Amino acid sequence: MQKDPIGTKHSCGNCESRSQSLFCSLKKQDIDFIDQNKFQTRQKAGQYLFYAGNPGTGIYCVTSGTVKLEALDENGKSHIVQIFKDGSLIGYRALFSDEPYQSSAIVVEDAEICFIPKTTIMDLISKTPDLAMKFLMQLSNDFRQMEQRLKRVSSHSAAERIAEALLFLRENFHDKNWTRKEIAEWASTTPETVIRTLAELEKEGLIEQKGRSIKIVNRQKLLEKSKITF
Amino acid sequence: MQKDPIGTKHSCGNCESRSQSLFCSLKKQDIDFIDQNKFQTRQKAGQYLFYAGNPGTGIYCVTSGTVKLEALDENGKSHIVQIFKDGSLIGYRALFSDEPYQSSAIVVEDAEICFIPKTTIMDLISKTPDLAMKFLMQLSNDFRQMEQRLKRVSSHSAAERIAEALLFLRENFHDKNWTRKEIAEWASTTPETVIRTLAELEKEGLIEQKGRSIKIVNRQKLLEKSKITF
DNA sequence: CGTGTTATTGAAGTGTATCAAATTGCGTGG
DNA sequence: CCACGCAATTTGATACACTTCAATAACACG
Repeated sequence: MQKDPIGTKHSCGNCESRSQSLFCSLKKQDIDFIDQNKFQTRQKAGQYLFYAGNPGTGIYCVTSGTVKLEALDENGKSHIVQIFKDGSLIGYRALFSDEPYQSSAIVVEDAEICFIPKTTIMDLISKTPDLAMKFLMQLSNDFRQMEQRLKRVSSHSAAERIAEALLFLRENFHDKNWTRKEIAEWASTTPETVIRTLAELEKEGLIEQKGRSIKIVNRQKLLEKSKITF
Repeated sequence: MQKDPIGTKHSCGNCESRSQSLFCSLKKQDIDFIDQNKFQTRQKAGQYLFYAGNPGTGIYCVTSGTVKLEALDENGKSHIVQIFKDGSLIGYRALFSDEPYQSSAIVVEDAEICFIPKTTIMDLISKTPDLAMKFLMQLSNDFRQMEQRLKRVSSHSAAERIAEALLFLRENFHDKNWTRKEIAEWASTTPETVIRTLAELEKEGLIEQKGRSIKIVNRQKLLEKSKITF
């Protein structure tokens, strides 16, 4: 993994993305401790943070940009398992289960990443037990989402999953134009099916396609089609 | 939820299932604390521990028997999300994410269940911070399995998932004869497909069916067919 | 001993993947 | 900044794995 160190080290103290993360409640001295031990890098789209099979050596904190967790199946087809934006923590699950990463982390949009070594995290947890609870809460939420995805994949049609994907991706990553291939990898289907379904949705007036960009015209109808219940 | 209290309260101190759970390293005084606050019940097959939508009020500890986590989709079809045997903890995820249960817990084989209230767990965690880490490790492992299931459902054929299911169910629940319907609900397919696939596997000499019981004859070949990689 | 669930088999339909080929659009380097 | 090249997109044809529906048989259970 190659990293481009950033000259001027930002401080976690005034990192906006922190406000959304589980580090937000840390005391100043703990923030300083992280500051002293973290590694800050800029990563261009396409770069790997880590590969499936690697052991977990720390936590990747997304300050800006977008990162995807990708897994290859036996046929070489790739699946997007999770997507992270600014404020997200990546790779902390492997830290606690002491298993190698299940998937690879790939930068989707140029990103600033802070890497915090495992020892630093563990030190911090032993000093501030409250942090373990924060991780528990975070992991519980991630788990809930994973469980929901499992249910959806096993009971929703491709069209429903694609509708879901459109909503989810727009909701969480406003600006990015995801490719048909990426949408397919997230919705567990093929680019062809995505394209045909998008054409269908456009005919029904739920979305509009201009080149590669997709605009959601009728969010309500799309929601119904996706069968997501909030 | 109806419970049949057990007259003679067992002590967690000599509960065999504890050796496999994250409570195994607790000090005597903490075990005693749990003993004083837990509720022990016997549950018959078919009974519900909790329903999807219920708020999480504590942890269910399986002392003996088998419990499944079941979810209904929009079409009324049920899916088995997780299966628990003795030594398993159920419902702790909802405790930390403070969301209602996603699924219902149903006893599959007559079970002895200990219920430990949320407040007791939280008290314990605040006293012994190490316990939070234990929960983290447990949840991380459960998460890993959930992630793997997601990948399998999205990339494996029904036959592959059924082969997986046979191995998994036999591995973890030696004695139980799961119904074709249950196998289907675990493998995200239909009873008919399970039956046809079982006939296929029998013809290939990988399994033998005697009435409702299924015997794995060629575990190695079944493993290859399941595409599980260890 | 009946009664409802589970198992089985068959026929039919269809959603979705797959393959191939043409076209578009974008990023990159000259 | 333009042109090139390659990846993304699109469309059509085909195949088939799997679901669905229906009807019967076998079993378990109270």
